[in-house]
Amino acid sequence: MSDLPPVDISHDQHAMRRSKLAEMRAGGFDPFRASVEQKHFSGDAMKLHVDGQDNVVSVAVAGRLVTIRDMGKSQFVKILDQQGQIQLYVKRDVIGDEAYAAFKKLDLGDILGATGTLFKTKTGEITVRVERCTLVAKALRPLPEKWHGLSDAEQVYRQRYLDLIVNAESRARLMLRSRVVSHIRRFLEAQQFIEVETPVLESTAGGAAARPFKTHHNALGVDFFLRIATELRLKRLLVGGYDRVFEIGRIFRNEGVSRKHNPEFTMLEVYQAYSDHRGMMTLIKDMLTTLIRDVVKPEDGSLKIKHAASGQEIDFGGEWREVNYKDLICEATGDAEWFARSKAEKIAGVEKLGLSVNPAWEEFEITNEIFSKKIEPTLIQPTFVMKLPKELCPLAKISLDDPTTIDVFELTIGGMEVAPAYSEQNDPDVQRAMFEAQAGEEKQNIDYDFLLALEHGMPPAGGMGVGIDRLCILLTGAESIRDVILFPQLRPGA
RNA sequence: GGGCUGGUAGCUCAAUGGUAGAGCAGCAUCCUUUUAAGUUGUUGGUUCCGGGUUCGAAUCCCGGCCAGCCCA
Repeated sequence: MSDLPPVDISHDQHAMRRSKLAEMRAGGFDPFRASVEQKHFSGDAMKLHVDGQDNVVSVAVAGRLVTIRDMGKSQFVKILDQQGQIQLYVKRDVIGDEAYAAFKKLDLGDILGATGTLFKTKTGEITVRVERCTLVAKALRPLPEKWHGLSDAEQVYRQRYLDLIVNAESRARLMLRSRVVSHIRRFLEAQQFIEVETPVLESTAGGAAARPFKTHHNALGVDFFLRIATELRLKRLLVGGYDRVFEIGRIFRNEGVSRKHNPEFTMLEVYQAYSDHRGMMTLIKDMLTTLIRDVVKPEDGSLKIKHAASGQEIDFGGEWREVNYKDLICEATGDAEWFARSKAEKIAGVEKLGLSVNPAWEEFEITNEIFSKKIEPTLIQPTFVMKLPKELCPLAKISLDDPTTIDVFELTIGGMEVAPAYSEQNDPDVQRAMFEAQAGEEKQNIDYDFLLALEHGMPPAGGMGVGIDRLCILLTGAESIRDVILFPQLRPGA
């Protein structure tokens, strides 16, 4: 062996780890060419232990080394896998001098597989008494600090993998999200809803009021928009005979980034023919209560979760309040005749509540400012806000008993809109008129192909959208949408 | 887009104009049931980047980059 230059690299963890790797390779072992069988996940393995029967059950686990407690001739270490951590006990007398010497050279962050038998330690922790152990990936970079974890927000988002390794709460929160999506899928499929995938690239971005992203298709030589909703595609499927249909899809909106907005986010849209917004109320209530019961599983067995922002408990188990939009507005303004007031009187009324308005706004926008600033944030318990002004949703049916409102609800929980739902407009002429009134001069933005589909006949239907990210904020008590998205959008890296 | 706050060792944080420190991690040492294991010793810095002020700048000023919060 040639003499290494007398350079001290003991302070440089990256260099130390590289030199250990080089040493292993020189000795004929390359960890990156090795593998092991992961027969048990940590949690499943621990369940196999029978009390009072130590060193009987054999397991084969694998994961990342996250804790080392070295006691000289034996060590307790912990590895982390998909289910969490499991402790390994590595004893020189069991695995032999050579294997033990190799084990002592491992670093935090290394990935290994181990086989052995289960036992319970003095302090009651179920542990694997290791008989064989193989390094299968060398970590050339050190892990963040073991106690405080990783807290630099930027690194948490940019290097989410580190966050997931060292911050158990992040791992639990993001895994809960996956289970939420999985539950929704199974819940809808059990009621014979069909899951579909519709285009992300659209030549007109419709179904919502939002600024789209623009992109370009080279071969076709045309510009496309990234979809801002899946609504108009899913309704075409209602026309095509998919009576119950849903999509859990990525939506893109070219707007601000904030605690509640990511440029791409996930929306569930669900449509049920021969139903209406009242049918959707039953659907969402069932969906959310089973979600709390089967996925969130509050410890006390109730259907209550803690609302992080207000400190209140949100009870999904009680009656869900139903209240008309107009009644809420009249209550908030203390003016039973609010909707009969002139625009100037409305502006004055809004300003009296301490809100500022843009005089160019339409009257419904002025009124809606009261709803979004003064009313919505106070609706902590699940509340169906019913009968919205028709200007707010041009894709819903006009109420039979009040032509200024539409048959919709907005489900508001924790001060946030969680799910709007409509009795869907299926009259092609009314729909065309609404589109044209809304588009104003920009008629090229109207989806005429959708209107053509409606002319072929769309069954009456209830439809609903659920923002999955916001739902997960609510269910996990997260402070920001970035905490429920694995890789939130950030400005390209520093 | 505007305002505020922040960026210091691999990580978590100190140092308010005067020799850049601590804990964890690392390195070396003792320890065969530990639980943030413990013991003894010890290495490690482009203080985000670029200018400026000053005898002297992590610290003050200007510009930039990135992040977080609030607002639009």
